[in-house]
Amino acid sequence: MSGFTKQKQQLAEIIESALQVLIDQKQLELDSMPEINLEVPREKAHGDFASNVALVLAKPAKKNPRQLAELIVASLPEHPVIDKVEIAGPGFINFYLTNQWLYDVLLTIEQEQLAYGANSFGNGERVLLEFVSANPVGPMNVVNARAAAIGDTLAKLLAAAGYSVATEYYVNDAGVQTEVFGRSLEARLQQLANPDYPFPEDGYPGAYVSELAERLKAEKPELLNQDYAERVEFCRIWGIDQMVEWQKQDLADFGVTFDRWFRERDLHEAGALEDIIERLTERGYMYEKDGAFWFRSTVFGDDKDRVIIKQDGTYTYVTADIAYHYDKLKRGFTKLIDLFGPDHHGYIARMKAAVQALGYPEDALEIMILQYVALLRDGEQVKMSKRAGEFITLQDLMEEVGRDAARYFFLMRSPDSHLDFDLTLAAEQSNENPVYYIQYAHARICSILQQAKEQGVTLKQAKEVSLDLLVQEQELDLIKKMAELPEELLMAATQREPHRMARYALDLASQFHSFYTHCHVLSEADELRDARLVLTNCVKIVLQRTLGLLGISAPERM
RNA sequence: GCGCCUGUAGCUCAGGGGAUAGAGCAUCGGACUUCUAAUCCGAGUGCCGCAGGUUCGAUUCCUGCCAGGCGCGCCA
Repeated sequence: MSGFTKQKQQLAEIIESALQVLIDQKQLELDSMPEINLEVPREKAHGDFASNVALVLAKPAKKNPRQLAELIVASLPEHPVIDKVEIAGPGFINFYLTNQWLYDVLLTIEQEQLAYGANSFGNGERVLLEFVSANPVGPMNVVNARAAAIGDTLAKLLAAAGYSVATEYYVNDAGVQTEVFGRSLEARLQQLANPDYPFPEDGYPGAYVSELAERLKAEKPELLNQDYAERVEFCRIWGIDQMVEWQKQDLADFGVTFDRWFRERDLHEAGALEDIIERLTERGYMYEKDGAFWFRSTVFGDDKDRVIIKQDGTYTYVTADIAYHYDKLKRGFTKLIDLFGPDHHGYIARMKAAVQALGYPEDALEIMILQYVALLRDGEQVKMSKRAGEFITLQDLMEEVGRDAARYFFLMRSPDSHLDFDLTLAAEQSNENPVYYIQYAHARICSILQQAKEQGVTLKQAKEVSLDLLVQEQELDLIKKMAELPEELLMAATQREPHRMARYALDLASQFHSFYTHCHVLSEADELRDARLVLTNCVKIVLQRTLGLLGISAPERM
């Protein structure tokens, strides 16, 4: 524990002991010790930390808040970290601390290096994060890309928060759409020799299908001698495999890899669908109606029951998905997190119902819904038409704006928010682009450290330098910002809000740029220079740490 | 009709039971003989969608309404 968390806890304990004194002296009557909140005031003039304890206790203690605050302050024990205490506003107790706790933050950062900010909150709980899971019949779109960026960062955040995280991509390679895909590819293959060969009405029109057809023709020319059903089936299997490899490559280029690509096909082959039907039947959640078999999901709050076996005897996609989630749970994961696109929110209730029907707690499954992405270019929304095969893919996006910018833009908004992705701004390598603003801070630091080296100045350890020379406003603000990381990281992980990290990186860079302008490093007297070098190096570590969580590179030169 | 998300500065969006609501962009004005000016410093803007409720205190929580987006298949 470090930084803010530690300080808050320490102050909370101090306040608590003051309350205990008052209770012992019978100046205060309380049924129970309240939870004591410390917050960092918006206004610097309100101290380093403030507590509303007197406001909260005013009513149960039957005293007016300012009087109560007076009593508490009078009973506060002496403590070396406290510089002074004031009562302000309606009854806030404002604490002003000595700078030592900030200097301690630098020691912590230096010691923990790139692990700085991590904690063991998750207690090693096994979490399975499933995201992207785009159908393997087309290129990945921008919502898939957003899911990739958010899922990847969330996985890193959860790992940093002490969870044992695995990531998975579910490949829908067994559904009707793969059939359509197989027929589309077969048609394109035929068209290479016979342009009049009919293309399926519901087929996938994209140029990538034709490209696959050409490769297929080169690799397996004898395919055309087989009968139609065999050709289509081969096209389906071979084509889907190619598509999956393509998606894998695109995601890898985007910096996103998965621990496992889970094939729906494997579930069918293993009889997993029959298994869950049996299990649901045993547990009394299945019934027959209108020639179909239904899952009684309404028992667990779903709008309506769901068909599991259709009239024609085949399964629905829900059946496979239930089997997949059951598989995850059987593998020992106690928390499943799914990232879905905005068109799947109706899905939450039925899947949570399924998890419960299978005998697991409701909160074993958590589904996050990402909102839509609108692409803007030169202030105009980019029109996309899936039917006409006109859309911007993840690949296009990386080519246009670069991987770092793309990741940052996807991560900078709350997952709940619709995202306006400004391609023009993202592609711009200028001061308007927040990605470069952050990276530039890192490059500047590297430059300072490099020049120090060239001048024969070695970077000392924090304990070897006079940190108490760091007293400028910009220096202290900078350290405070770094002290915030552990708490921000925990919030981002537990609230599933990776955009907090994007914001944090921007704030930290901003504090550094301000420090850079106001406080020179290398031109100062040796002692101050050494202290500032330590500070600068700590900022480098924290920036790298944050950018690492975001999956964005930290260039040494720009 | 039902469900999910959103509504905060001119634009894009953060924030969040408390003290004077923030950032970036855009606009205007300053700062480079000194570690990278992709930077910094300064200036202005807000019925926090509307109406009730809970509270010592609501922009934040609750309810209703309005507006925008999306979804409600024996499709995946």
